[in-house]
Amino acid sequence: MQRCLLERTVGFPENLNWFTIQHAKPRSIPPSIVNSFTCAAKSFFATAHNGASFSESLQLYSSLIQQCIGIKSITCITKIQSHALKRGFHHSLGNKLIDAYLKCGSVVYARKVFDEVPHRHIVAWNSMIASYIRNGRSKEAIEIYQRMVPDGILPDEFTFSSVFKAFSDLGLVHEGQRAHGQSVVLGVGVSNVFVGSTLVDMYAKFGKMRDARLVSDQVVGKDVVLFTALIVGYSHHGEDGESLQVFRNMTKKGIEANEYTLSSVLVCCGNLEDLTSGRLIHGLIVKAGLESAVASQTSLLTMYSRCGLVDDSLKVFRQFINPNQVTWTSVIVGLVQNGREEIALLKFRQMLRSSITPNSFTLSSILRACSSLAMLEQGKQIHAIVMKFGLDIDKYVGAALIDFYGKCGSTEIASSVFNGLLEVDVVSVNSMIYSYAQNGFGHEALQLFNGMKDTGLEPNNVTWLGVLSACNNAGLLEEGCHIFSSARNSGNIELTKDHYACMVDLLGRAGRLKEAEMLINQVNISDVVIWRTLLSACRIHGDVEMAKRVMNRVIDLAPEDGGTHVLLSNLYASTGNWSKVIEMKSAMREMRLKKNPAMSWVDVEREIHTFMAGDWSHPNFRDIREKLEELIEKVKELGYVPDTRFVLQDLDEEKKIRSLYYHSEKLAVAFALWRSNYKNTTIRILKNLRICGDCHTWMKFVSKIVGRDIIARDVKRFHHFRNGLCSCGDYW
DNA sequence: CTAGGGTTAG
Repeated sequence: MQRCLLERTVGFPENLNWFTIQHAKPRSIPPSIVNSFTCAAKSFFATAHNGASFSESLQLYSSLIQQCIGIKSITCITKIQSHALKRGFHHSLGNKLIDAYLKCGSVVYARKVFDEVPHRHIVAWNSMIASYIRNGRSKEAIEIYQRMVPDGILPDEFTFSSVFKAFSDLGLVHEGQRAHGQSVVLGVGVSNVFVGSTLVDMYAKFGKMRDARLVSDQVVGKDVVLFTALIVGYSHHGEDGESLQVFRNMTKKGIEANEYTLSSVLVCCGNLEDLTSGRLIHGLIVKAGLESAVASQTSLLTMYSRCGLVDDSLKVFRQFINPNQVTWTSVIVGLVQNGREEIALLKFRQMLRSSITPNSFTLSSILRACSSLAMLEQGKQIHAIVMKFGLDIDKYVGAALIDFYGKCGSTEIASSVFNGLLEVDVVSVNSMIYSYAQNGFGHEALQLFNGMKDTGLEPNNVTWLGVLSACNNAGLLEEGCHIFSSARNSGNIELTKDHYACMVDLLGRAGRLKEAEMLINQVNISDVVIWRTLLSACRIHGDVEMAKRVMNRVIDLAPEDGGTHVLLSNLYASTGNWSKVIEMKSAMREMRLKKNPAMSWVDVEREIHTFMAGDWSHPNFRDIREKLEELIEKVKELGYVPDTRFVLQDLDEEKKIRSLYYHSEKLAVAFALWRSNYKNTTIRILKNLRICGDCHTWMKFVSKIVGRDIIARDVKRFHHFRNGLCSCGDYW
């Protein structure tokens, strides 16, 4: 009725009827319309106000404010507010104004009114609290809540059903528990499902699943929301099996799952890699007609990729009509986790093309794809995108960047990323320590590690492993032993087999084989990796006696493993015991074991080229061979002598030298030099095994004669060759 | 007139 009155009285412009205004989007109202609305309101009041009683005027104001909510205009409310203020109606309209401002999205204006007017209704209190929480300002929400009782207002079930969320958002365990106590005292127990489910959610977020369960058990008339909160709680704390149990319970009670529930349950299936349950939920989604619901689709996609079914997850992805940021990110993450980096990069480009902005999840995952392939150029481009979105200060993206540059051998860039981080946590420090470790910067890693104490960060077992392997890669025996014993004495860290393997490697390569063996026996860990580490140390120091002893342990633990036999056969080969080598080889053939072929990759102009020893299948093999011969002649002039100790076959000397020349890493370097002859770029190669000793010497010479840097990442670490020297100082 | 749960990462 009021609406008609307003329209008739002031005469809206013809093409601007009430309907169009009411359905306009909040921010799309042009100022001209707002002005005309205000003018209309003014003249409306000029006429309608005359002779109206107090309550009639109040009603008129209220109806006008109501209409402001309709057009979502804060400006209009402000004008009406000042109009009302002049006539002394302000205080009586307080609650109405607060409501209107909040509905138009302005907590700030609402708060102003809230602070100014007396006699605030409980609804105003509750609305303020809820709005603050919705806007991520939980601190203010709690402040308001704490002012209620002193102001003579008793919190009710509406208050508690929002305020618990504020405590969980801020992680205020103690205060949250106190609020729970207060709700009990006030008789606002968990008889209300709304209160019950926020409370369950709060305890779940605090990791207090026992309390969450206790609260849940007290709620009468449990509904789907409460169950979902419980399911998510268990899942977040690694109890996905319990989550599924709760889900079954809920279904048994005849409570129907909705999109929220189903997507959470799918996450549980993914975590458990429980494909059977996952498929069952997929069926339920179809049955419930929720196939187009974005969240359940996204978790469906993730569930399949966690179960290793990349193709199924891609199939789900293709069914999206308008994939959003999270959807794109999920599919990319799934691909990276399943080792399908190339497709992940393809999808990432598609995502950018369809104008979806990547977020920190997307970028950190895509960076991991780049680092696993050591694609420096690609990764640098991603870094540029990261900068564009200002995400280089994000700790997740930062850790991925540090990891990436570390794996590409660019420790300096990694450390500059590290220094630019907004917030440093254990993971980012760990990434940096690993970058140093991989590149042989043992002292830098130690320095960073020692500095952790000042920043109050507690090293975890990843940190200890990182700093140990830094010592290992840099040959810092004393420091490594010191770190190892402080790790053991720190008390709250449980050392894993990886820590022991690292220590055994350090001792073993330093020639302290007996100590290494004692350490293994002392901790009594039966793990193949550790024994095999010792075995390879035996190989380096030519201790055949110990090798035999160790070999038996290794075979006991992993009789089917080919790597062991390869190691022993290599040991015999290096001591020149060819009859033993032949014996081993036939034994291996019988067991159908194949030596993992040595391969190298080189990234030239953003294309990856693969090389295998003695393999001439590359289309440019003539050029490569020519370049290789040329390089060999030149390095020989500088004093390079082929070291045939690294040939593990019984060939005559001439053939041994030939086979050395055609090692995959040499082919890769020769190719890169041929392709980028007159450039001054760094050559980056990647090898799947440890770099061979002869190739190591050869590359030092090559870096000198061509005046270029060569960075080789092998399975263990990095080697930076520059001007005839290597960063590892010939220790690796 | 006001209120609760979900999807992507190291």
